[in-house]
Amino acid sequence: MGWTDERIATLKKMWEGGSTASEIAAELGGVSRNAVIGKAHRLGLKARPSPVKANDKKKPAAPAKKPAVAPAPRVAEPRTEPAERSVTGEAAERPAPRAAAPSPRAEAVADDGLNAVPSQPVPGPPADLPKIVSVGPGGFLRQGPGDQQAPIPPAPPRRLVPAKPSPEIAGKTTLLDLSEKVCRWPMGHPGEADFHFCGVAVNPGFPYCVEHCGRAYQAQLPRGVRRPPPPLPFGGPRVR
DNA sequence: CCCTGATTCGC
DNA sequence: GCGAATCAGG
Repeated sequence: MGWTDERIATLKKMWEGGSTASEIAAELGGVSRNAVIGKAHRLGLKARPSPVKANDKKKPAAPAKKPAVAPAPRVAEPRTEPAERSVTGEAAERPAPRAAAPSPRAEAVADDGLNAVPSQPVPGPPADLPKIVSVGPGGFLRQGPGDQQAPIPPAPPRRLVPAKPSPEIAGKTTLLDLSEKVCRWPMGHPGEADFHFCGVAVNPGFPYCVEHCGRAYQAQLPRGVRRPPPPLPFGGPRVR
């Protein structure tokens, strides 16, 4: 991967924008963090808050080396006393280039058209539909254990965009409209464009309106079976 | 350990 | 010119 003008421009922008070398390398792709740093220095744009630059001691001697050259075996060296540790009271005057350290990294990702949420999130095969074992209240489909599919969620979008209400549910009670005051009975099937909720005033103390309470709480007793006192709405008088 | 940038040096 | 290796601080 070579350094095209475009990539160099991205490098410059991100580097001056405060992005780290790793982030720049990831954004560019095909290059390592070291490559980015090396290129940045070669371009002349350096001088950024470095965690290693605070040191200014007299230490220009042999820091980085690895291969080839033998490390100079100092065996028969007439060692003089290691008294070079002159403890100077440095750090007295150090402006400490800890200037403002903004983090505009997240903003470095410019608008590139990839932010729009795709309207086709799941590329599931439309051919073979899952076998429906039963239909639950509101029409949601119960499936057998082996019938589950679409296990892998789509890649998360780079940035979340507020979804615009589709015309199908305009004026309807959506999931976001639910509260303790409106009926939560689902209307239609989840996933459908016009899926919404009942939305009328609830039967006080219940999550559904009176009508849907009648559907949700159906008395189904085996005939002749004596029923304990109904717990609703408040459990009834305490018996002892 | 992880991260960071700086530096060196073989290619 | 390039970048892996290495250093060194947080």
